[in-house]
Amino acid sequence: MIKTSDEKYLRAIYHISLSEKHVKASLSELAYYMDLKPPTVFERLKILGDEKLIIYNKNKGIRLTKVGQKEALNVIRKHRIWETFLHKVCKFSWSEVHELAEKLQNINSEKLMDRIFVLSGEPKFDPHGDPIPDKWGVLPLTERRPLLNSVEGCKCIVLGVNEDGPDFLNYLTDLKIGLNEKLSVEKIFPFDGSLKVRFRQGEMAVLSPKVAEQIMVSCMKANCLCRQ
Amino acid sequence: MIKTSDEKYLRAIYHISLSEKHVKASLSELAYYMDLKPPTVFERLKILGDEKLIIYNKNKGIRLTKVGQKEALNVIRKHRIWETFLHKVCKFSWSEVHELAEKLQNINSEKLMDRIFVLSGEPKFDPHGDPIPDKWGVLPLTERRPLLNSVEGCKCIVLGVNEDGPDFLNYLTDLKIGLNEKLSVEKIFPFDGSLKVRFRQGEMAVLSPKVAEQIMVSCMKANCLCRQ
DNA sequence: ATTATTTATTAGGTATACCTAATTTTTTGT
DNA sequence: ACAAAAAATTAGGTATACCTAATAAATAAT
Ligand SMILES: [Mn+2]
Ligand SMILES: [Mn+2]
Ligand SMILES: [Mn+2]
Ligand SMILES: [Mn+2]
Repeated sequence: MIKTSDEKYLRAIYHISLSEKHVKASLSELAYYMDLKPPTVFERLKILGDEKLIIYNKNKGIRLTKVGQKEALNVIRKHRIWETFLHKVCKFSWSEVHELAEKLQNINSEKLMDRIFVLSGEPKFDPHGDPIPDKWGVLPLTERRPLLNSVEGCKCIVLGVNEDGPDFLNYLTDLKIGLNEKLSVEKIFPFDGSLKVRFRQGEMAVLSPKVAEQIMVSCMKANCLCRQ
Repeated sequence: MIKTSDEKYLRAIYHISLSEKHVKASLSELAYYMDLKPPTVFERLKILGDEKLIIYNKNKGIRLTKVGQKEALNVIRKHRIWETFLHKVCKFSWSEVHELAEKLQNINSEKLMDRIFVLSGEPKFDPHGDPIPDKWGVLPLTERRPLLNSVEGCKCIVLGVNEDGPDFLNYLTDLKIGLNEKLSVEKIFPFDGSLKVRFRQGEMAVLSPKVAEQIMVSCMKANCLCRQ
């Protein structure tokens, strides 16, 4: 059976590999992401390699094997189902669920996950809009882009956020922006790319590019000029 | 903050101290109960002592301090709430919940426990009939005795079991005996003290003393002659 | 009261999961 | 091409949580 600690590494490697363009995760990136020191990660990678969960080629970075990827997707599944359960059933705010889910995700009981999944309404997406893999590791498809890529006049819907940190999420909550909110991009300020959006009945907010980059949306009109 | 590992020790010490007559728990008993070797437990007891959670006097056994007892009752509370949640909300059988609850009990979030408690119907007793301490460590009262202490003719109700092992619980389930079942003691066989009970509409079972000792009941008639 | 048995303690060892400091290797910038 | 910077690796250390084997102390049995 796979160890708790393995699961953390695999999830982290999966996230890094996926983020941005690159499929390679470097040791130092991984250490930074996991808040560990490089030597700690280094020695663990050797073990994960022996367990055939990753392939670690010097200078070529870290890659998940088939098995490793399957395990990674399984932890991600557990994590996101727990987040959804905590939010939908236990009424936690979307900014609180990540931390608790990190603890819950390491429990291994398929039967328990099945029940929690059903109690949560068989969700396809978690409270941050992230897709929940099915038991076979298949992710539901979504097409989404950062709000930052919008053109003026675009009307779009918030499908997710790329950041689980409570600071970011509480900030959005404060602005009254949540999942499935419909935004209309009123103005883009050339100076720094900040964007003014309108939503609900006349609510307004000016979002910095740093914020707009983390909000994932989908255009509501076909043939919208926004960069995907 | 209290460590996961501390919680296991405290719960175990609490259980041993309480079981049977004695208030002392000996090192070897504790080691046996926790399925660890005496030297392992010995070195840990020194730490628990330093943390002022227990008082360990050589040859006089292990006693919980006020703080230690409070912590013990808190783990027990978490354990039993999770068991109830798993049984009532997630529809696990009473024989499955203990193992999973052992893993869930170490998560520390009062808010989560509050929500799970409410979802489970604010229970006073867990699926094995064990009392759930409130937040202040106060246990609901119940008066109960082993079924084994019955006299012939006694009518009683099952309020709990003293054993969480799946073998025992599945055996009872098989016999169709569960919590709140009303039993009528038809006969006690002098040879070994086995007892024949009748319940539901004419269901019958002969229970060995070993089994009857683990089933906790309360007489339904006042002035019953059963030994408390 | 001795001996035998049980229980507690000490000594020393392993594995995991971390760390810092030092060194080597690779990559990058000029 | 070469120095500087960044990344990877090695060396050596700590703390926790376990273990076995050996010894000491306490308790029970004759
Ligand atoms: Mn998360
Ligand atoms: Mn999420
Ligand atoms: Mn239990
Ligand atoms: Mn129980």
